[in-house]
Amino acid sequence: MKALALAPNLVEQVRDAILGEIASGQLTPGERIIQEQIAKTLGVSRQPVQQALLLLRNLGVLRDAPGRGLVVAPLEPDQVQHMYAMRAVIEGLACRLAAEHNAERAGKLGPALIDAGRKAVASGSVARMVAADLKFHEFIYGLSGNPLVGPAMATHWTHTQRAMGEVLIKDETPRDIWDQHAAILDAVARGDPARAEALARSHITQAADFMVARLQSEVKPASA
Amino acid sequence: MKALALAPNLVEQVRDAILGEIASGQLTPGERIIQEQIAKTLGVSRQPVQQALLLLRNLGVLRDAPGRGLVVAPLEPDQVQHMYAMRAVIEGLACRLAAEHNAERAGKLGPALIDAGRKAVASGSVARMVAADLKFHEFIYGLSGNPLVGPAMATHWTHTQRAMGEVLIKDETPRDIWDQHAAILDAVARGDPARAEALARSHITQAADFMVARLQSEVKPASA
DNA sequence: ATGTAGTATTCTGAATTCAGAGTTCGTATA
DNA sequence: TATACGAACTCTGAATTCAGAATACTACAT
Repeated sequence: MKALALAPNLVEQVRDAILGEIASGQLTPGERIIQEQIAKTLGVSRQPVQQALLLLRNLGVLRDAPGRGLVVAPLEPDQVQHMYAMRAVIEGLACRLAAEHNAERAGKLGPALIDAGRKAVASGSVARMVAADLKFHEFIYGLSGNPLVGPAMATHWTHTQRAMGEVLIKDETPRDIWDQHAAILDAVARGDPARAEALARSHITQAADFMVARLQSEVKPASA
Repeated sequence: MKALALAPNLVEQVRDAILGEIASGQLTPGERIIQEQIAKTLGVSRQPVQQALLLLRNLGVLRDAPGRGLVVAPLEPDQVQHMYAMRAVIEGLACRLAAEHNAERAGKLGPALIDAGRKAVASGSVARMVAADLKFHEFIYGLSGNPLVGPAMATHWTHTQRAMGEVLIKDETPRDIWDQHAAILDAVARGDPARAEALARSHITQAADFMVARLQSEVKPASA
């Protein structure tokens, strides 16, 4: 028997709602966030909204705009670059730990996720691709056995999803990411920590280069 | 001319106050946190206290105790081990980036921090030792040029300070940490990213082993 | 003496209200 | 016509109030 009910408090619901608006592009970078407006839209008071906003600001999704409250943080290439640098090392850690402690489970449960990912790419749906990607990586976080990895990465995934949303919609997906995932999984399943870490790092680094290049080619023409 | 004033909002003050209480041992692990009590003690309303508590819970310093609000999270050796694993890779990243981008500044400003650290150890004051340690590492975070490193590590430093506070008070300091710092600084100043990263990692890993061993030797006898 | 039912208290999450700071728009003057 | 002053409005941070849920205590029955 598992924990029952566990009330989903308003704050988290509001947070996820706003996050969703941003990820889906309803709320664009630079746009002002008015507490009362959000509160009215969601049918709650300003209190939980304010708390959610505080969380989101700490997360870096919202930025202080002195004198005029909060605005949606812009998705600058530099920022994305920095974010991926963090992801690379943490992802490397997760894969190394997974290879050290959970090689067997990786071999047993991993291949299904790879298949699902390849199917998602074939389907052409950006949402499904992002979801499959997230699922694979979260699988690794779980295998790592380090409970701090998941939450730390959740922060970064928020931004990753935004970046992917902006980039992938108007671009074809790189076909080889699931080959890379497969290679990482293989190293983990074979219990080769050093190789798993190295592969994970270069996987993320490559993704970063791809993303940043696309974002720059998007931003430049717009400002020119 | 620089920005003036910049109001220090109540939430942050409350957060830091609680953090201080925990770090200094006024608030012990497992102890219940009552909003109204904190509010009355600090002379503010429950509103900012609640927000600060939300932040602290997300930080992992406080833990949900279903039915009875929040309690101070216990400082379990496993948890500390996981935390140091994260620190090791991020610290490694910071040192690598610092060596790549800011070798010169490291050579110019770093030695003063090493001296200060050695003096702090000589003084025998735990508070000063922790402060000097933090200062050196924050210096590196700044040199890394990645603005995400500092905030990410701030989270972990909260726990590090708690652990150090508990361990160092009744134990002699390992004398060689400032030799390790000096070696790291040297690698950074010479622009050797790979060596800087490797040294940083082993530095943190060693610190982790030391801390965890001490914490375990503390916990075991108490429960026996 | 022990277990159970009922009541009172306590504490949290959420709503509402209050006060202060900043911005914007309108008007008057140079 | 452009600029400076001023008033009204808007928005946020903080305090206070309200409602619901869980716990602890007490009295009663077995």
